Amino acid sequence: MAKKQIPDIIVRRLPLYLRSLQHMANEGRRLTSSQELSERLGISAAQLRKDLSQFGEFGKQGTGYHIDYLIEQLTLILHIDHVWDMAVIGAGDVGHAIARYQGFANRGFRVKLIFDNNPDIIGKQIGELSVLDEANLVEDIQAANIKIAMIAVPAKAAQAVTDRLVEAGIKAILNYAPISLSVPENVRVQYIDPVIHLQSMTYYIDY
Amino acid sequence: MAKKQIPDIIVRRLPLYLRSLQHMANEGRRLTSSQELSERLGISAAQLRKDLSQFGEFGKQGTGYHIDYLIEQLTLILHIDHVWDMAVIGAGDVGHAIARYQGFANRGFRVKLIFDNNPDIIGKQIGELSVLDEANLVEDIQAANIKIAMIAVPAKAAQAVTDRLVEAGIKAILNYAPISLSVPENVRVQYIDPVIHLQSMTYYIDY
DNA sequence: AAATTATTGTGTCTTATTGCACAATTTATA
DNA sequence: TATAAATTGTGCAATAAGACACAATAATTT
Repeated sequence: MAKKQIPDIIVRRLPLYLRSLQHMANEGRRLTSSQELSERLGISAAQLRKDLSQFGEFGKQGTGYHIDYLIEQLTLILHIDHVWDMAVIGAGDVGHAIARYQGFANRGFRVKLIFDNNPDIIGKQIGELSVLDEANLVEDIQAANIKIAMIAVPAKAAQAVTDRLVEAGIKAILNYAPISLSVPENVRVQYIDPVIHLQSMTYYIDY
Repeated sequence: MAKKQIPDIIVRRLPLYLRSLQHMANEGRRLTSSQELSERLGISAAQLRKDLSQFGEFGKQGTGYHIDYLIEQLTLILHIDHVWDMAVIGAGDVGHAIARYQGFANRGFRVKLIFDNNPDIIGKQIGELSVLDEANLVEDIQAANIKIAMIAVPAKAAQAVTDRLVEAGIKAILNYAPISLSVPENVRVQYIDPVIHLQSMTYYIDY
């Protein structure tokens, strides 16, 4: 039973819808409409309805969407109805910050392992975690059955780390190193490089 | 002399081209081709050529592109031929990490001011910076003539901070708070929320 | 000097994405 | 109960983005 092929551009909007719905739920709201949601998100109501309609009929004419129900459905669609354990590679400033980030809790993710290759850092404690030796990366990730990794090593080490993550069976990588990675097509990569975001804004502004 | 209207999707790719070119320059390379660059980036060579052609003719048939020259041109196009000073709002874990991030140097950006509203944190030292009182945000940003800000406050405070940044004349915001912001149309916003990236990948992977 | 190879910039075609507008339905009001 | 207002899901049209393919030119090889 082949799942209908959904454009990635639509998939990437779903987490934004979910996040907004969760804010509404926290405000005690029960119902919303495509119009209200789309205004909060700065997109068109028609696009939001059409995106959701790719996955089913979640609303009711004249009424709108039940917030809790839509949250539940998006959670299922996005496969975040359980907590995903993750590995962080690199325990420098960036890796440290990721490991301590409070924003993963309640949104489907948890940092379970953190690695570094610097003997002075291996064994150090970061919150509840102890920094592991990158030499054992493949075995440790496989033993913990982890499928998601975040890369926080220098750019010049990132591709080598990536290759080992792929070998370990990682299926999704969030890369904080400022470099494009090459992976097999069954592995997904997303990038976080603040400078890239900033440079795409300075185009529009003058000194 | 109206600048030709370039699609934002193209503008957002230019920093990626620049980053790759800078890696090549660091490797001591002098020349490249649309094919080589596009392979590194995982896009098509035709798209890369067409993107660049929106801004001028930078290559030579049979030869390709001079790396240094193309870096110089992209730097001008993206307005990063001087260093932009930035303000960070929020000196918690995330704000701390941003203020200490080593990746801004040499890429056109520098954190100049950092603010918080917690009396226990105001006045504390973070590297070279002293944490300023958020109460003086507008005046301090205007006095320093800063046009770019990064938001690292809790989601529920982010819109209020945004409104004050706009009042202070900020033209570009990089928002680390997990919430969509509303700004006037002459202000640009980009978002960094690792959970959003992760959730758009878990769609494709099974437990 | 001729032939071959490499490579750009771009016109044209194809595919993907977004916006429009409305029938269908539900809820609220008179 | 009848009318008005609200709102969804979606077919169709419009717009945007991407891929193709090639003339033009430069460099390299024979």
